[in-house]
Amino acid sequence: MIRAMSNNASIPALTADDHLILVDGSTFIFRAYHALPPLTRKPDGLPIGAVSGFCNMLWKLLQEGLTPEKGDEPTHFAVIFDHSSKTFRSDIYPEYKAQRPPPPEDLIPQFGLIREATKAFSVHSVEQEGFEADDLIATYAVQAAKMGARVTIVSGDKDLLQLIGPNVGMIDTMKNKIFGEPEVFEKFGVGPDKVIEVQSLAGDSVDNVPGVPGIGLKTAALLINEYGDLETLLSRAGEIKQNKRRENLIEFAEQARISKQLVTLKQDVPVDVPVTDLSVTDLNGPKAVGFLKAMGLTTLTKRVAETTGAEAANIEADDFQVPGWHIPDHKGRMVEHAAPAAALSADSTAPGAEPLPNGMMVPQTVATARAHAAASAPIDASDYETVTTLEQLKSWIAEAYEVGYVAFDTETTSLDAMQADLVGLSLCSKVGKACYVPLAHVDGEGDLLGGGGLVEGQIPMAEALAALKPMLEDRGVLKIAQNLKYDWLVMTRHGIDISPADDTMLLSYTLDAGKGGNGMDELSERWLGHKPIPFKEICGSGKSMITFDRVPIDKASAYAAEDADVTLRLWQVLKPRLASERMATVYEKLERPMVPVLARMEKRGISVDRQMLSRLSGDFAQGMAGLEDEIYQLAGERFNIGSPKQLGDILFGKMNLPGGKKTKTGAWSTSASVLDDLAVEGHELPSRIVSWRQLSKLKSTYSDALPGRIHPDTKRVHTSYSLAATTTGRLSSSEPNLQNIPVRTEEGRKIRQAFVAATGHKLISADYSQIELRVLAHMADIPQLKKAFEDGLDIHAMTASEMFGVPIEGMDPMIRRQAKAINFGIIYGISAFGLANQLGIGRGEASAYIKTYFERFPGIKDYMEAIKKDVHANGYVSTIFGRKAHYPEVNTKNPNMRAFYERAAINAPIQGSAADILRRAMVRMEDRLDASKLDAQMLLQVHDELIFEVPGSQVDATISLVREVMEKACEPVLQLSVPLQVDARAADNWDEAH
DNA sequence: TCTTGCCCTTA
DNA sequence: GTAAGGGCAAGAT
Repeated sequence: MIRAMSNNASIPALTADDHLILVDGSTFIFRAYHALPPLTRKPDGLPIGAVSGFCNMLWKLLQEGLTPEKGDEPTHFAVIFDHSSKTFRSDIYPEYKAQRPPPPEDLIPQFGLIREATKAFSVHSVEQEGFEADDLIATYAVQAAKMGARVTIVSGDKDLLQLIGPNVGMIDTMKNKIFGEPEVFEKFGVGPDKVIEVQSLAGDSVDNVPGVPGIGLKTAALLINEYGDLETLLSRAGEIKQNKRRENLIEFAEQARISKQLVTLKQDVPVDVPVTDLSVTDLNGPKAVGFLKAMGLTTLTKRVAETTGAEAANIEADDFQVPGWHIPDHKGRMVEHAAPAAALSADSTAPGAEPLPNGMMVPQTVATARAHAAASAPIDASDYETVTTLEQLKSWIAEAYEVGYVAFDTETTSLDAMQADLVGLSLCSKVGKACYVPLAHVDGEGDLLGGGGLVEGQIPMAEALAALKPMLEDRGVLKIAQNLKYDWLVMTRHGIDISPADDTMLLSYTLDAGKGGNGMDELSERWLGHKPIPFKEICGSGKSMITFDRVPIDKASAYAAEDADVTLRLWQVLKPRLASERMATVYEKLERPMVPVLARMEKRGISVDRQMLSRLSGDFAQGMAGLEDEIYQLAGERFNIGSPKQLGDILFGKMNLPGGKKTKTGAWSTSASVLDDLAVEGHELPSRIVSWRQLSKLKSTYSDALPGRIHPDTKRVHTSYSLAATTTGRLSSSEPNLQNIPVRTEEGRKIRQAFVAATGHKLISADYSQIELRVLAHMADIPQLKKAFEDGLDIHAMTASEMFGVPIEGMDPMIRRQAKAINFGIIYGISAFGLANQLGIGRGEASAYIKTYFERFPGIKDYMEAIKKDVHANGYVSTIFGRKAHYPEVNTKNPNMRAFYERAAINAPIQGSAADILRRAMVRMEDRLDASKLDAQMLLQVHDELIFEVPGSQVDATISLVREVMEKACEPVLQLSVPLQVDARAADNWDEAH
C-alpha cells in the first residue's frame, strides 16, 4: 500500500537541511499495545490502546521532531510496515522468527485502524511484498544519508542498530532512549559497523537466529574485536585456545554464516516509492479530527483541532464499523463481524514484543505517567545519600510520610533470613533520590584479631530502629520491597512488623509468571534497561567473599541506595498493570497475604531428632558398605559407584549387558528404570546398584545434610519458601527442601520419623484427598467424576470400571493400577509415549487406553482442546481464581517442544487451582485458629498438605477446625461443584501423622 | 572454582 | 506425561 502524495517528475533530492523520520510501524504497534493500559472506544468496546499510542506518537513527532526546539521537525516522514511473513530470510532459514505467537485478539482490529491513522494524518505508509520493515528502513536510511540528509529511525528494535552512523540516529520513543554509536558500543561491545558480525555469532533467541552455541554477546564481541570480522574468525578458528569454543566455531561455521545473512539488513530493496517521495505534506485538519473523534480520543482531538484550526464541533466522526470486532447491532446484541484480510495478514509478520514501560505517548492516567518517569529517568548515584545522623534519617522518614510510600531494603550478613544480621538499610520515596543508612559496618581491614570494630559515623542501631519503627508500621505509609518476606523476617527479629507493604517480586510474578525470572536484577534489566551493581562486585564470591558488614560504607551505599531506587521504579512500572490487567485480586488475595504467613512458618521451623538422623547415617553407611563389597565382586573391579559414567562403562562396556539406552549427550543411561529392567532379567549387579543408590541418596541428601540445617539458637530446622519460583502457583521450598522428604519406602520413612513434635505437643498432618482430580472434575465439568466424588467412591476404581466395564467390587488391583496411571496422565497432559513408559506397555496399547478414556469422558477431551486453543491464542492459561501461567514459547514450530508446552498448559490450571485453594486456606488459617483460642502453629506446606504443631490437649479441636478451613477454602467466592475432602491425623512424628 | 548433566526425592 | 530442589561427578575455566 502506497500513499504517494507528490508527483515523481520534479522531485528534488534530499539535502543536508532535510530530516527524514522513519517509523518502524509494526514493532511500534506491539509495544504500544503491551505498554499502554487497555483502552477501548466508549460505545462498543472497540480496543484502541495501540491506536491511541500510535496517534499520540505521530502527532508529537510531526509537530516537534525529536526535540521541542524549532527546526527539528521532519521534512520527510514515513511509517514502514511489515507486509507478510514470507521474506527471503525464511527461504534461507525456515525457523527464522518461526516461534512468534499470534497477536492477542484485541490487537488484531487495531492493525487496520493504525493504517487508517496514517491516512488520517496524511502520512506516507510503506510496505513491500517479500521484505521486512527493517529492510525498507535500511534502504531508505542509507539512500537519504548518502544525499547528506539527517535520518532518525523510530524503533526499539536492536536489529536496526547496525544502521547507526554520522547521519543516522535511532530513538526508542517507548523508552525515550536515543541510540548513537556509544549506545551501540555499550550494547554490543563493538561499533555499528561490526554489529552484524557479533549478532551472527551470538544469535538471537527472540528472532530464532541460531548463532554459535556457547557464544553469547560478551564472547562474540571479544572475538570480533580480536579477529575483526566473522570470516576472518572462522578461517582462523583453529587458533582459539578454549577447546569447546574452537570446536563449536568450526562445527557451526555454516550456521554462523546463515545467521549473518539473517541479521544483515538489505540496503538495496528496489523500493516502489522513492525516498524523495516521502516529503511531509500538510496535515488535513478536518480529516485527522474526523478520525480521532471516531476513535473517541478526546484530548488529542482537541489538540489537533486547535493546532490546525479545524473546528472539532462541526466535524463528524468517521464512520468506523470495524470488521473483526464484536459490535452491537441496533438492538444491542453482540454481533461478530469477519476480520478483514489486511488486519489478519498483519498478524503473522508482526514481531512479538515484550511489554515495555510506557514511553512518550500522552499518558492515559497518572499511573502510567509515573511508570514512564520511573523507567526513563536515568539511574545515577548523584542523588544518593549516606545517612550518618539521626536528623538526616528523620528527614528521610518525614519524606516517606509525605509521599505515602517508600521503597525499603535491608542489607545483612547472610542470604538466609534466619541467620542474617542487619547491617544497614536503604530508603527511596522519589525516583532517583535514595539513601543508605549504615548501622553495623565493621572495620574490614583487620582480620580475626585486629579490626572488627564498628566503623565510626553510624547511627546507633537501637536509635535508628526506634526512629524507623513507627513509619515502618504506619498504616499510612506503604512499604515497597523486592522479596518482602526476607526483609520482613529480618525486621521482625528487631521487633518491627512491616505493614502495609507491596512486593515487586510478587507483582512481577502475578503479572508475568512463566515469562522469566522475578529477581531484581532481571526485572531491572527488563523494565528499566538498567543493570544494577552486581552483588559480586561488592562482596566478591566463593572463598574470598566478604560479609556485607565488611564492605566500606561508600561502596555499600552506592549498591544499597541503588537497590531501593530500582525497587521503587519497578513498583511504579508494575503496580499500575495490576488494575489494567485485572490481576489485582490475585495479588491481594493469593500473593501478598502469604508473605507474613510464610515468614512466620519459616521462623517457627520444625524440630528434628539429631541423634536419630545420626544413627540412620550409620545404618545407611553400613548397608552401603555391604553392597559395595558385593558390587565390586560382581563387577570384578573397584570403581566409583556414584559415577554414572563409570557404571555405564562397566555394565554396557565391560559386561556387555543388553538393553543399553543412551542419554541425550550420548552417554549410557543408568537410570533406575534401566537398572530395574536389567534386574528383572535376573542380573544381580543392577539390583545392588539400585539399592546402593537408594541408601546413598537417603544418607547424603537427608540424614547427613539435615543436622547441618539445625539452627544454632532455635535448635530447629527453618526452610525457606519461595512464592515466586513456579509457573503454576505452587510454592517451592529450599535450604533445606522440606517438600521432598522421603515417604515411599520403609527406609525413607525413617527420615520422616526424625521430624518430631516439641515436648507436650503433637504434629498434625492434614492433606487434601485427590485435590487435582477434583479440580479437574469441576473445571472440565465431568458428570461421572463429580458423582463419584460426591458419593465418596474410590476414584481410580471407578475410572477402571467405567473404562473396562468391570465391577468396582473385587476389582483386580492391576486394572485399578492402570486406571490410576491414566488418571495421573490426564492431569499431566497425557501422551501415549508417557503412559506407555509408565505402565511398561506398548505405545499402541497406551494409545488405545487413551482413546477409550476420551470416549468414556468426552468432557476431558473437550477441556484439553479448549486449553490448547487458549494457550496458542493468548500465550497463557488461567486457574479458577484467575492466576495466569504464561507459555510464551508455545507457538514454536518444533513439534516436540510445542507438545511439551501444551501438556504444561493443560496441567497448569489444574495444579495451579489446587495451589490457589491451599493458599486461600493458609491465608485464613491463623486468624481462625486465634479466634478459636487454639495454639496450633502452622509449620510446613507440601503442595496438598499442611503440618501443624499443637499442644496435646488441643489435637481434636484443631483437627476439626483445620479440616473445616481447608474444605471450605474456595468459599465464599466460589462453590466448587465437587466436595473437597481433607484427611488429618496427629502423632509424635511426621511419618505417623501422615 | 564454577557450570552442566545425571539421577533421585516429593506432590 | 506436570511441578519442584539438591547431591555428586566430570568437564570447563
